[in-house]
Amino acid sequence: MKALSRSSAAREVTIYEVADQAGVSIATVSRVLRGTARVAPDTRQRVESAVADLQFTPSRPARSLAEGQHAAAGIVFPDLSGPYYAEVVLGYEEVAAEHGRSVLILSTHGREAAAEMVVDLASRVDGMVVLGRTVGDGVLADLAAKGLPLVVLARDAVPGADSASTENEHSAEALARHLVADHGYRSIAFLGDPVSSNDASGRWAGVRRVLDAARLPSGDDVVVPCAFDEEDGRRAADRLLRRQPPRALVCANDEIALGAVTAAEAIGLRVPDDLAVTGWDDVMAARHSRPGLTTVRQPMRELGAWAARRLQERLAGDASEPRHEVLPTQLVQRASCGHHPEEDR
Amino acid sequence: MKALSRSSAAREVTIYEVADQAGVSIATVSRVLRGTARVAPDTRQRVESAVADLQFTPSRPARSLAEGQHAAAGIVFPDLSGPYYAEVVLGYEEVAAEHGRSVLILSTHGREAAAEMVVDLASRVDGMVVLGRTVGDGVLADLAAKGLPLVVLARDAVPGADSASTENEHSAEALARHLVADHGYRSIAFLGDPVSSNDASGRWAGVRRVLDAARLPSGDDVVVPCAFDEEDGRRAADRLLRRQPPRALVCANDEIALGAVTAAEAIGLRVPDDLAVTGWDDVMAARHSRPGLTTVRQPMRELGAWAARRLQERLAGDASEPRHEVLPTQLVQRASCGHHPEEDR
DNA sequence: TTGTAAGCGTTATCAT
DNA sequence: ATGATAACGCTTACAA
Repeated sequence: MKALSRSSAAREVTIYEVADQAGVSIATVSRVLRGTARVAPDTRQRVESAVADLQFTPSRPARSLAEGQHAAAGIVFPDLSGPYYAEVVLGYEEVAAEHGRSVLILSTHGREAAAEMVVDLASRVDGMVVLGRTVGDGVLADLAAKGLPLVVLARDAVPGADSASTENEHSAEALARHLVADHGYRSIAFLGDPVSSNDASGRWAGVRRVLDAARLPSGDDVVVPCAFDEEDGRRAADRLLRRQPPRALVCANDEIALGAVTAAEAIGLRVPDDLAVTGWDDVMAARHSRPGLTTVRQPMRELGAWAARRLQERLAGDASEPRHEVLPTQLVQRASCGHHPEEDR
Repeated sequence: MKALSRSSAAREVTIYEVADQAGVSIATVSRVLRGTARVAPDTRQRVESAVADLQFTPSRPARSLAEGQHAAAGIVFPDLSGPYYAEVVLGYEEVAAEHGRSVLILSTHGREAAAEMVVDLASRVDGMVVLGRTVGDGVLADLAAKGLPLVVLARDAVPGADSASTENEHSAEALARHLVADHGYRSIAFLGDPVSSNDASGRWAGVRRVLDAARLPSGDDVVVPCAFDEEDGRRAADRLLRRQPPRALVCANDEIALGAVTAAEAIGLRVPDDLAVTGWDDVMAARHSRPGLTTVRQPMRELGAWAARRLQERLAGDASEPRHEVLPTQLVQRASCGHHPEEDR
């Protein structure tokens, strides 16, 4: 036993040392590790104890190089700050892990280098899922064309890639109809950015259809662009409400809506008596805010899980036509859109 | 140009094909790609256009094998469901990405196989950060001993690893003192599991110290074990409140607290008039719930960022003694712990 | 400035 | 049942 004093970054134990210690060839070591061919019981014994002795762990890069596989998959999203993406990632990770696949995450934030980063990610995984408008379609189309299994979520479909999203237009219609028909509101504004987000644009489209059918104003002046966060929602609502408050405010997500409620109360507007407010997502805060936030619940976790399952099928060899799934959502009525007397019993 | 009809999983372009097309050796291609040595301008030209032509991307496993580096780091956490871990991961990913390091995530959930999964993860990264009690100390100690840079968060320190957590005991004392001294509450219970969570045990320790100093009951019957989620908080609170309601309820986190508020209201107890409730974390819902939840804010994002920076320093060769950081937290007084008349002006 | 060739640590195909 | 050995695709001395 040599005295050793490695400063750091200890050399890894290799399959050769295991083979030496067990008195066999590296091929045999590989065989017992992979269980890929039969090995005599006592040889197996010796190998196994050598492995345990040396605490041998195969080098992943070497294995990947030889196998031509990474045993990993990636997921790309814009940001992890809101509850939304975290839930999707969680759903994804959960089933990916069950498939024995490591998960690499990449949050693009909106960095210039997003495209490069995605390409780099692609070189470390067997397949990947991309959320929202994180990178240009070109990059994704290239990747898909190169044969990388790809599933996109909450964005326009990409040629050669599976895709899934949650239902937007119909639920938005249902929501707007509730506001217009049940509550009788005649002036409705939309907070969100239909230009930069697919989800926002779908939701606005649904609302707009109802407004048009009811011959209510639906021009550009009733949509106030705004990012998907609370602070931006508060600011945008503040501007709008000081100018010309509508009777109801449909927000592209819950965070915007909660920001809007804050803004409304700050200038003395009562919700829902003076101003009705609705959100989207049904995050925890929507349930606990007072008044409870009327919103649309979407199965975010399930969206991630769906992506993971689809990817797994592709990786298992499924070469059928790309699938496009739309997961159902559900309108959740609470008090922020107005009183519902029938529930008072 | 041969007609090609690959069914799927297209063969990757290799450095050899690039070299061929550019009429140089693979060494030269590598050189221009890495910028590792000077290359004649026109050779560089030819190589670069060949790379572009063929859309060459180096094989990551091959590169890692040759370099002995992964250019990746991992982060392990119990779960991504609450807002807590998502924030930490986000803070981590953000700075890791700046360092050009890919991020692998692993959520252990509480799976049996956690230890194996962590070991597997270790074989794909240059360093990793581990949150909470996700795996046994033994596994982590082994990893650290093998020379893998390791930083642990929100858990007991591990020999050879950096560690950080957010301050618990002092803020818990401050919180309890506010309840006892300022509001005058004499019976206080704790909802959370000091046995299975470091954070919970630190918080309870702080509270207990204050109770003892005030000669108030602090035995096992005032701590109600409960997981870190809303539903479990609701159930635990329901049991407790039906039996013998204390005057104040200190909860190990906001989700438990919000569950407790629900339970209290369900059996006709008003918060804070009949029962004061406090949380921990200051999640979005804490701000929007009515009454606003008194809680302790901790810098979760910063915790992740700290870990990423520390890891980067280690990977850059820093071999100094392990560092142990405690990030400060902040008491946030809202209405759920009782009225604060001085703020009514 | 560029090429040759020896690793890097596996897997898997042949032989034996 | 086991052992040699050729890939796998890159990086990097060492030569030229």
